[in-house]
Formats: sequence, C-alpha cells, structure tokens
Amino acid sequence: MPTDQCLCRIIHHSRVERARQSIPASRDIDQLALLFKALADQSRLKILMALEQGEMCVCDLAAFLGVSESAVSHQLRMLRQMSLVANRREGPVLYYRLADAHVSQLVLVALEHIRE
Amino acid sequence: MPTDQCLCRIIHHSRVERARQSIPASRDIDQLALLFKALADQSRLKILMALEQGEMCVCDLAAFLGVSESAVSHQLRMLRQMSLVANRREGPVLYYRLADAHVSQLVLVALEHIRE
DNA sequence: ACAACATATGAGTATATGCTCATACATACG
DNA sequence: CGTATGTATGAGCATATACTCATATGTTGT
Repeated sequence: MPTDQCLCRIIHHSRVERARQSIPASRDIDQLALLFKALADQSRLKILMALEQGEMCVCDLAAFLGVSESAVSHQLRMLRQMSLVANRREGPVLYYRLADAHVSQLVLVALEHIRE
Repeated sequence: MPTDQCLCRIIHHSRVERARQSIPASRDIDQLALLFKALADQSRLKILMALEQGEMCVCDLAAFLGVSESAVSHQLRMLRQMSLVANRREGPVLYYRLADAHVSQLVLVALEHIRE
C-alpha cells in the first residue's frame, strides 16, 4: 500500500509544499486573474482583434460590434485599466490601439489551443 | 477638415470593413472567451500553476488552496472542459496534470504583461 | 462664451459566476 | 456484496459582471 495514497485529509504533503513554494505572490495572481477577466468577453476580444488591423475610434468600434458607444466605452475602460489598449487624441476623437505585443501573443496562443 | 472625422454615426467605414474581414469566426471567439474565462479566477490560476510542478490529486489541491474538495472539483471540471488539465486514475485517486504546453505559455506571457 | 460633437462615467438592473450542501458515482477491500 | 474512500455533479444562494440610461467631461468652431 503506497504511503503516498490520498485517504482524504491525508494528502501528499510534499507536493502541496512544493506547490506552495513555487507559486507567485498573491498580488500577482490577482493581477493575472484581472487580466484574463478582461480577455474573457466576446466583445472585448473582438475589439482587441479589430485593433490588430490598426487603430480605431470609439464609434468605429461601436459600429463594428453593433452595440452602443457607451457599452464600448465601458469595455475600453477595462481594457485600458489592464494596459491592453492605449489611446491617442486627435481633436475630439480618441483613437485606440493595442498597448503592446503581449495582447496579440496571448490571443495567438489561445487560438492555437482551441484549434488543437 | 478631414473627411475621415467621426461625426457620430459617420464612421471610418473602411476600418470597420477591414476589421470585419479580419476577425475570426464567431464560434472561435466564443471558445476564446470561454478559455479566458477559465483562466480568469484566482483559484483556477493557482491550480494551474501548482500543476506546473507536477501532477496532484484533488485533495492535494484542496489542501493547497485551502478550500473544499467540492469547490476544487467544480473548478477542475471547468478546466477539463477547456482542455487545460487532464487526469489519470490510480485506484480511487485521480491525478491531475496540465493538458499541454499552451497553458504555461499563456500564464507566462500574461505574467510578463502585468510585470511590464 | 456658447453650442455641438466625441467620449467618459455613475447608478441601477438583469444575468452569470463560484461557492456550499446534499447526493451520486467509481474503486478498493473485508 | 456492503462499506469506506475519493471524486463528481446538481440545486440553490450570494456576489460579480455587462449592459442601459442619464449625466459629465473635454474639444472644436462660431
């Protein structure tokens, strides 16, 4: 009988310890979860994928998604907070773009995964 | 005055068209959102990062996270549905492991992003 | 300074998510 | 077989999320 066996409450202490020591700080995990949350929505994903083709203003994105500009603005706010997009003002118009290369990378790897 | 300007409802049609044509199928976006949803939770992230150190059984994970085994089981189910983890039975015990390399990759890129 | 446009934000509401609790299933062992 | 262990699942509830609507902000042109 393997002493290793899990008899409910008698667990593999060494594995639990190993996991405890390897895991990033709780603050980082928090941020990770927020980042993935920002990506976990169809509309926001569409926004990001649209922006891979070049910058667009809020009403472009609203038209593209077929939703209200207010809704888009709320979503852009979340994407901005997670540094996924950045904007540039030209007169009264705000042009949004992808903030950095990580965004495309994440979407790319995720696409590979679901198409495996 | 740039003809390009966004006068509310008069948008950059060409950009919207370009975005429309470049975007993946709606079904793929759906799957992407589900995948990121699965990653958008502290407990599930901890599970995945723990499993990078090697396979663990359900009660290991429950002890590690400090939550009920039922809660872990629910979360593992979601991770399984998104093919993020796989399991192996040894007697009554199920050992979980990461399903493929994409998982680590996604977490790695995401960590880079939040630490930028 | 005022009006109009582009966008942002806050409050409120409907739905989705993550847990708990109870129960069911699968395997091992006497 | 019946019991115990390990895990899975379903229903129900508390909280979080995404939208709408109303309002605020910032910019331009007159």
